[in-house]
Amino acid sequence: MTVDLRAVAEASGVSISTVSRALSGSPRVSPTTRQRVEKIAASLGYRPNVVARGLRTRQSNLIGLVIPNLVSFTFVQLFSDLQRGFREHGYEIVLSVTNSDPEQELASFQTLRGHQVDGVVVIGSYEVSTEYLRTTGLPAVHLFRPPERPAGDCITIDDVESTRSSIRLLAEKGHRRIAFINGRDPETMDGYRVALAEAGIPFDDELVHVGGYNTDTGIAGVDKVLALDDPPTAVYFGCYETWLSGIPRLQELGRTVGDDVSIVCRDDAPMLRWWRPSITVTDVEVGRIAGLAISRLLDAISVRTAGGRTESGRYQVSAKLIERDSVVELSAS
Amino acid sequence: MTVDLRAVAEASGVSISTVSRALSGSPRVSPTTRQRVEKIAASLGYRPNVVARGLRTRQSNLIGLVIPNLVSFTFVQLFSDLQRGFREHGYEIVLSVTNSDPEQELASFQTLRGHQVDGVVVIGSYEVSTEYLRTTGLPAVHLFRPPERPAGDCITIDDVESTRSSIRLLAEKGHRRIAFINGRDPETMDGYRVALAEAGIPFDDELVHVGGYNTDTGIAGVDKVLALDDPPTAVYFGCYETWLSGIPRLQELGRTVGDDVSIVCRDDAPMLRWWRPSITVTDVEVGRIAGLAISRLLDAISVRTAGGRTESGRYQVSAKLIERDSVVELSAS
DNA sequence: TTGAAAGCGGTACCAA
DNA sequence: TTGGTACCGCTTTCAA
Repeated sequence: MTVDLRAVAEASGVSISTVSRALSGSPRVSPTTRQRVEKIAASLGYRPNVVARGLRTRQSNLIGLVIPNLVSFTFVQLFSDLQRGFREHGYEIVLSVTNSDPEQELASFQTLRGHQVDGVVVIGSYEVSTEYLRTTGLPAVHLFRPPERPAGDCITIDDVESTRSSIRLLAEKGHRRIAFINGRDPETMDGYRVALAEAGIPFDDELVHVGGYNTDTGIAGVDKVLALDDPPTAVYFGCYETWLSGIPRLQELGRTVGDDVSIVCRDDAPMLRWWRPSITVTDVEVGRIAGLAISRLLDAISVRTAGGRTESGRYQVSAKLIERDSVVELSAS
Repeated sequence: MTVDLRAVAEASGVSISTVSRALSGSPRVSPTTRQRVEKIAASLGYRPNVVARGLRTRQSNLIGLVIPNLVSFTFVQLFSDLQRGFREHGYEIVLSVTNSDPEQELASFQTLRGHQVDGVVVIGSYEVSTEYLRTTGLPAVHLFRPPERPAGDCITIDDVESTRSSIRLLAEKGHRRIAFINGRDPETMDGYRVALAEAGIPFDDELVHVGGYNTDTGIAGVDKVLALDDPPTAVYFGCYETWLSGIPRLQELGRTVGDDVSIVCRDDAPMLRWWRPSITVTDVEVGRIAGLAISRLLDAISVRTAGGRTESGRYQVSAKLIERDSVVELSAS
């Protein structure tokens, strides 16, 4: 039924070893033999059993991707880019979604390791599970949110700068009452403060709403700032969850995006591109992150194969501002 | 470094075979030995090497999931449900996205088979690649769009009925000019026709726009029907791609969803739930599909393990109407 | 109830 | 350049 090395060997009249060498591009095979073997292997439809090979070579050509969810469009893009990139190097991805649950994350690592994945790309990473990665020595790369004691290289976003550029844009368009709605993240908050300071706008606690990374935060934030006597003319949403609920909430409360209130969001999605007015966002260049993640992980894997152990480095990628139509110039009143 | 059976055996003072039996719940081990071995294995942090086991037992405990994209929210949910379900049975998912490209699909199957996946769940399936599945005998289940000559059980949606119920809802609310925008799919079209007939509404070709499964179709469709002398009071969008672009287009052309034009969409997404007014949809019960897919595939796998071969059956799942706020009663004029 | 040994499909060393 | 053979970690007869 299944065509293995032995079948090819018999059909070509050489030994299994020779077939193995011929097919894996070893120089220790005569060109003639190689050609013949390759031909026969192809005609028989031979496909190497990656599992058997892996048992011997101690590598599975499998990479684990461990992420909190697949709802955020950035993660979807990331998966797509990582899959394409890793395939070029002969790796397939085993995807594991953790729902931001530490236990599920740890379980993912254990299962993945049981399947002998050669390395993992992780977004999230709680302390327990990171500890597991460290002790097992499984090559790893952390994306977006680095744990305190990382198990491998960390690739992060320049959150300060991405927020700062968004707020600066709003300030340049004449906005001075700029609301800030986000999950709890000090760096993003810093970016907001810095940009305000640069624009000479006083910080006003009333315009800020910080909660969890969920839709409730978006609703509560919008409700809070719109109830103000001196409501904002612009709103900055720091993450997917907040804008997903926050923008509709603005509408529901009778505000028209653009005309009544300018908006900048972080984390792009197809919807934001399509909506009218289309929404201005800052978004991460997922392709760059993916590329970096791939090269760092492959590096870590080869270092480990060689028996080495590296210090974990840090790489920061900046987000770029994509100007669309949700920010309008505020006429001097 | 890595704890294998031998390590556990040495630590427990029994043979490898005994440890294997003890740990895999074989009855041919004394309770005493079993307990001791289990304890030692746990203390050593033993984790079976799934790869080695797979080589021996000819099963990888890996399932391939082959889908066109991860953009459609239905697919994301599906992955999530399948992952949860398969894990309960000890399987992990290797995800492969094809971008609706026949070549990528075929390549996915080949790669997946190289990794010895025990079976595949497929959405899409072109003829060439399905042929590959059939000839290799890889257990498979087709979801949503069955190929002409399937390689395994097919689980489909009752497209006629889902569309029919949507149109019926609109008709009941007094709409008689109901536009239909969708990709090319005869069954959905049938549902539209049937529902119109049932409501005594004449079919009007001008209200229909059928194109590819892409955002262009949404735009073109909306443009076409709004340009009519007697424009529709309601629009039915048959798929994600059309509503994603179509709803914003309606807005752009000055129509307010609900007030000016009622809407029903197929394929739910978080956005539709959040938007104001929230959008009425028909959506598939992904959980049921996933459950069915899992049981059918597991069945096919065990049949194949037993050396058998089954006829491929068909299962149809109905979509349900989720009424929200985008459909308004049309006052008799 | 236990252990020895064969073998799953490859790779890689060693000898020829 | 080729073939023989041990071995990767585990399961599974077969004997004891």
